[in-house]
Amino acid sequence: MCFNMSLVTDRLALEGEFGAVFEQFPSYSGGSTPSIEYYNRSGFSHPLWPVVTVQDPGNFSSAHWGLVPSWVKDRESALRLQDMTLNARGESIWEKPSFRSAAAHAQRCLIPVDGFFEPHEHEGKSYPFYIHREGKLFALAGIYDRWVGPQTGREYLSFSIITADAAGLIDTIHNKKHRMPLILTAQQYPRWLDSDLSQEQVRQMLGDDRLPELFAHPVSKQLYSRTPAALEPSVQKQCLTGIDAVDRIALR
DNA sequence: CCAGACGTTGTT
DNA sequence: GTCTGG
DNA sequence: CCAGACGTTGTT
DNA sequence: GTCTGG
Repeated sequence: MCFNMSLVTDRLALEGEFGAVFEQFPSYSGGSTPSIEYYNRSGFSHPLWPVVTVQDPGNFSSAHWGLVPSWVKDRESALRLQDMTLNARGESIWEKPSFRSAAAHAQRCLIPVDGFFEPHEHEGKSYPFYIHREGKLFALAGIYDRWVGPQTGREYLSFSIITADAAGLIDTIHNKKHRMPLILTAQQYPRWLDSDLSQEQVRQMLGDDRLPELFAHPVSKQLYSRTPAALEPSVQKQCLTGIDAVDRIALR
């Protein structure tokens, strides 16, 4: 599960990490202060995100979070479906109508993040955690598709986060659904972007429960609100809940 | 045969 | 576009 | 886990 | 009885 992500990095750091340049992404290219501040972005607002695709690995493409498959007929259906395609279960992307075209055509992408959020349940209440690598960039694995708006005729690029069974620290945190986004480190970027990657090889990556070094701490439940405060840097900051069972997880 | 789904896992 | 449910 | 289906087909 | 959908 992954409905909230973070990306607070300037253009140069992104270009260095992913070996791609910005020419397509409006808020990055041409601006004098080419950075964005996505301390917390909810998938349900379908934000534009810079991604690196198999088909154009040398550039950052701008894509909306929430995959809209090419066969969707109208804007209303697209919006409805988009709330349900923030994640794609990695195990079933080859069968699901919404994802199989993307899966069949190796439309995979890297989604740069500084971190993401997962809920921890304790005595019936949900405590959001921020999961990160101490400011080090990394990527989540995604698939994407293109949709052409019937009214506008314009192409709409959009993606889903690939999920797998949770492992390690994330399994401890996400104790209800036990799912996590597929996390990629720099060494794995070329592999995910290899257009010849077989279904078997993708399944292997999904089943690999080794995680890179991760850090996590509980954050304010403000994260769940739909106020401007939920977008502020403070949502990422350490915020001890005072509940031992929850705080203890952060000590890793 | 046609209509409808097509998806994943949140919270206040 | 393609499958499922009725 | 429990509720509900359990079936087929050309219609305006 | 057993499968599917929620």
